Amino acid sequence: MPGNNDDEPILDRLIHEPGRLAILTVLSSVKDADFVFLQRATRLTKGNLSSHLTKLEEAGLVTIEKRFVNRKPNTNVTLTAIGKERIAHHWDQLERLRNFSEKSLRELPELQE
Amino acid sequence: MPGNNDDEPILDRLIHEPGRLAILTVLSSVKDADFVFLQRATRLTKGNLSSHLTKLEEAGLVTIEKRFVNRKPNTNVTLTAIGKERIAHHWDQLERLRNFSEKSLRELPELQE
DNA sequence: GCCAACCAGTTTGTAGTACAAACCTTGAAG
DNA sequence: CTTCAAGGTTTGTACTACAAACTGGTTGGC
Repeated sequence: MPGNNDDEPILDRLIHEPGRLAILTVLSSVKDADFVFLQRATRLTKGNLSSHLTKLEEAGLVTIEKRFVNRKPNTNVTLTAIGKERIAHHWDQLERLRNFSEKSLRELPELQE
Repeated sequence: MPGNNDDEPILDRLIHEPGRLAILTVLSSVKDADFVFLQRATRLTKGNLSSHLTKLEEAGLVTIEKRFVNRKPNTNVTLTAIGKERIAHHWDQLERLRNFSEKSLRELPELQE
């Protein structure tokens, strides 16, 4: 995409996937969130939420703490510093794409035919 | 996601996929575009551009006209009315997701724990 | 004429992955 | 002690995006 200088793909699939984009975006507006809250907010099934969270943790975008509250399991999730940066960057990239107007197209010599 | 009333998924994968999101967004800022132009604008490989275009056509989001210009094949792509509506709607949905703030979270009774 | 190199795409094979469904574990209720 | 529910995790499969191989017309060299 014009406006980006390098060859790295513009939209990171890890973050772009709808479920994970929802999780990360919700997380970026709260200090932390537990599993049940995230499930309600994102409308994901337990299974999918669980596996998305695992992927996000493996990628270092969230930290997951499992504890017991009222003798019930409670999974608490927070964004890492990297996670905050990456989700913010992703929204920036999306905005760039969206602003890809006819004007900017004309300005790019490599697009001329 | 709160803010949406029904059970249909918020982000349509057909449109959300990075390559197709790029194609549709570029198309929505020009009257029409040919294959080579789209390839430069989206930085997709020929093969991937070709298969994404086929999918978009099958879904009724674009129309594809193949002709010869200067004795060379030329594939011209335009958004259909449905395509225009769907890509606009998708960007709306993304904006909704992004604006999913702590404030709006608090306002939603079904999220209270 | 003939062969090589292009250009403009299409088709195909495979590796990765998102989802639903089945499963697990603990706690409480009857 | 059996059942139900809450809060998750694991598993099997069906889909799909990508790269690589292929196709067909065109032009240029010799």
